[in-house]
Amino acid sequence: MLPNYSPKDIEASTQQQWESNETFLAKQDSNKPKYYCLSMFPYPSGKLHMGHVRNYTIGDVLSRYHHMKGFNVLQPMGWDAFGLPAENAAMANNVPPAAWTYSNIEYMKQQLKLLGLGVDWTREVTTCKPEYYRWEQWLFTRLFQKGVIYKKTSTVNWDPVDNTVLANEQVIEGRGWRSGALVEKREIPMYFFRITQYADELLTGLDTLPGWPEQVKTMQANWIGKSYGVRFAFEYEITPKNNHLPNPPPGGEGTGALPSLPGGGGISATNNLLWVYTTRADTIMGVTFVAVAAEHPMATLAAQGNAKLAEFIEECKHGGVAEADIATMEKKGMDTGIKVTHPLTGELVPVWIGNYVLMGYGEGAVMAVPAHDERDFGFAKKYNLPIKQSIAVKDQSFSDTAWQEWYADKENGVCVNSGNYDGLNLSQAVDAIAADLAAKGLGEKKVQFRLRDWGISRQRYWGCPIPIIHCRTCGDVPVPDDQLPVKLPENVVPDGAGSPLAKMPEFYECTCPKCGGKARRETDTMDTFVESSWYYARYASPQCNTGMVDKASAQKWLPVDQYIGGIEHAILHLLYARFFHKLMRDEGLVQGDEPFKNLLTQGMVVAPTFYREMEGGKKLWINPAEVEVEVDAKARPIGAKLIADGQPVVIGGTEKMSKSKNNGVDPQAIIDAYGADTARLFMMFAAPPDQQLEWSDTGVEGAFRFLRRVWNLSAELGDIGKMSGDLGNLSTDDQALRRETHLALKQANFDFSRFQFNTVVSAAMKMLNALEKSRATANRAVLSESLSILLRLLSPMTPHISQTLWKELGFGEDILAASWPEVDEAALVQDEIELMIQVNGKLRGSLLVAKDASKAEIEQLTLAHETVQKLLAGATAKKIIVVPGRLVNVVA
RNA sequence: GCCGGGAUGGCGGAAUUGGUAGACGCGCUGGACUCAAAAUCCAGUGUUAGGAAUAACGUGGGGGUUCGAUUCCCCCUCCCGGCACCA
Repeated sequence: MLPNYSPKDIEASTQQQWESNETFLAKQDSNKPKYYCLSMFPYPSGKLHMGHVRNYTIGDVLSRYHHMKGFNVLQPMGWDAFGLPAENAAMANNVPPAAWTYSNIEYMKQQLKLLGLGVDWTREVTTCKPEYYRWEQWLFTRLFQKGVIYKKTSTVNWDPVDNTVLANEQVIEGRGWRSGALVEKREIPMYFFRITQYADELLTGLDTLPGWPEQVKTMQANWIGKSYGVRFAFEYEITPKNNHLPNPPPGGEGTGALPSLPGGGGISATNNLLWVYTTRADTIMGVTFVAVAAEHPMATLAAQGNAKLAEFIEECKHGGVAEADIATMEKKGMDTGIKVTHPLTGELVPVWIGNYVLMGYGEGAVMAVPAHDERDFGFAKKYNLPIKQSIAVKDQSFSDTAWQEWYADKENGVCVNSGNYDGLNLSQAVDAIAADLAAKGLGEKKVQFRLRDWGISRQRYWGCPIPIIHCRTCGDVPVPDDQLPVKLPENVVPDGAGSPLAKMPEFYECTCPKCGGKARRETDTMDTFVESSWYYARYASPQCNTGMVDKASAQKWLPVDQYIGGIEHAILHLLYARFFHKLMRDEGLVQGDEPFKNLLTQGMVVAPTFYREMEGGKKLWINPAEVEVEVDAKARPIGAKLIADGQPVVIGGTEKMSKSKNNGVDPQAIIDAYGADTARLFMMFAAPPDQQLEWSDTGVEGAFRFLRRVWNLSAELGDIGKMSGDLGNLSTDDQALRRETHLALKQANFDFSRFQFNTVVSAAMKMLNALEKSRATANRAVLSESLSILLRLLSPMTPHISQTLWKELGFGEDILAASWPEVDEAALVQDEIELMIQVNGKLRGSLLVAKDASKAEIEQLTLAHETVQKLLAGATAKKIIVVPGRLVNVVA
């Protein structure tokens, strides 16, 4: 055995052993129960960052823990290899995205191996390879034929200088990130997945996932946003200039079903109806205007011959499409001059264009009730529109000068100033109003979802080509199976202007599979969320070349038993993957309704930031490694300076590690300096997985010191693994060591079950502390037992050192094959228990009692306690509360 | 703006979910070893007062429920994640 702990030596050789023994190959035929442990696969950005290390360590800890618990474990790894950063890197370095991506993968794979992850690398999946995306294209053609995928127009960010579509993150303060041009909204045709058709199932399915965090389920439920409301119409008269109405927009998405009322959304040329949807139909008598989106046909109509309106509509087109921007921008509007008829009162109501009304949501038009909606209230105040109270709450008085919380109270509000509906509460009023609207043929109750269909067309190069051929005579024709995959050329360097594929005739020129005529291939690629929506299923049979998945393999491994990834994916990725699972199920490819049985969402890795203010207010961010923090006598930070020049720097906040703030710590440097076990151990120790983790270099050193102490103690104890002896008739000290060991083990077992690995590490540290104290005096059999428990407990987190010591000390050949230690309850029993004494809830002392002392005895002893007597000062206690095993509280 | 989450010593965090607040680690202070330093080991370490025993205060802020609240309820502040083309 090596005298000193040398991670470099033991980690490399342990990893070689695992590789030559094929330890982590998932067994296709095994009678052990399966455990499919999946960490979200990385985007190959260049090198591993701390977030990856955290994610994959958590996954590996769980995999190894289950391995030892007797499960047949599958832990795969792959690459989410399509995406925008590759195009940006390509433009910056003049390297094709493919070459950049593949070299990143090669480097990061080697880094992952250094971490000692128990990954089955034979199942590696790379989404930018034709073997993978070919099946995505295949599914696309199936879904297109079924009508689950359809085409419609959608609004995007348009950069008028670069003539290109921008991602939301490429829009900075309303301008294109490269050109600096003011961004505009533009309507372009796109393919959509009809996810709204599955809205109800995606919502109710959440109830079948007890292994998911409540937080994530709540977020998904709110995102899907099922609401029960009323869809109704305002009638209006045709004036001469309305004669050439634009076509009505496609029907509301809603459930994906056809609307049962004529009109289909927007306005109708035949019925002259302006449709809106509301969840607050009880406030319908308070409607004082209607607001429509700038793109609404009625807005277009009103702008004909009205230059000011046309100008306002044009203004509304400025700015990006991100919801956060739209929700926070200044609410603006303009009267169209058009009046529509209130369906119940018959009053004429003005129609306004509002920049905050979105065409893609619901009907693209909303009824406005300033008295009972805060946004409408603000709008009405700004433009002097009338405010009509139609809801009252007992003991509250209404005033239109200022908004009050209760105006929108759904629980206690009853209708007022509402004719027949006066006195009704929300649900009664909605029922009555919906019935009256239905009787007039002007409305009905409707269930609506906030969720919108998933637009997947991207005008980008580095993505999976959409397998459609456009033919003048046959229309949009899916690429036939025998022509799949539609391969993406890999030698292209995009230039940031427009779509590269649209400039490549050799790519888009083709013949129509139906008529054989000249045709044009679709040049848009798919949203990269599509690849990550089904990779978990592909891992079951990654090399299958006869289908998307091999059905038997999928049945064996799915669903994923434990999925681990960042909380930032709580909604989009996890919802899309759940959706895809249902699509694949409906194609007969997989079984079950949900892909991920249990979900663990990890927090971010953060680090302190430091900067210097440069000329012009620009900040120069300085890496924490180059900074020395000065502290006062009580170790409080009072300042910081750059080590290089000794001059002060400003201490910024603690933020997510990023290139832009230059506060990243390279995991490679940690592995090089301390080894993978230390990096893993510190990652697990610093915080529970779901919390954000603050990086600390000194903490890493602490983790290393702990492992070195484990090594040194083991070296001292020699071949203690071969020691077996009687654990009965022990001295008090030996009993105490056993008790501490098993107490810590019990804690650790509980903490493993709730994924709180930081306290598992604490338990291991306590064990080591106890072992070190008694190493010279304790019974060798007891020491052997304690050390064997400690090594097994640590092995999921620090597999290299645990395996090495396990073997060296003679416990066995392979620690992964060892059984998980069990708590000996008999070792925990104590003869005497210390109870805390409280008087009026304040701690005043303690009491040692026999483990089986009766309540009466305890009360008696407590009252006899010196401090209690002093505090009672002769008075009798009103009440004595005894919490068994914990405390006694005397109420004076 | 909307949805979700968080806030505990100088720092990361613990408290098995209403019962000893601060486990474990980092840092710091003192000591041992050393020619010296590093490393290592031992002891101490919430704040304030006190020599000490001890007392008061203390889990972002304000209120409430309870014998007892970091934990439950109401209100507020700040920070973080998501908001549909970053992944």
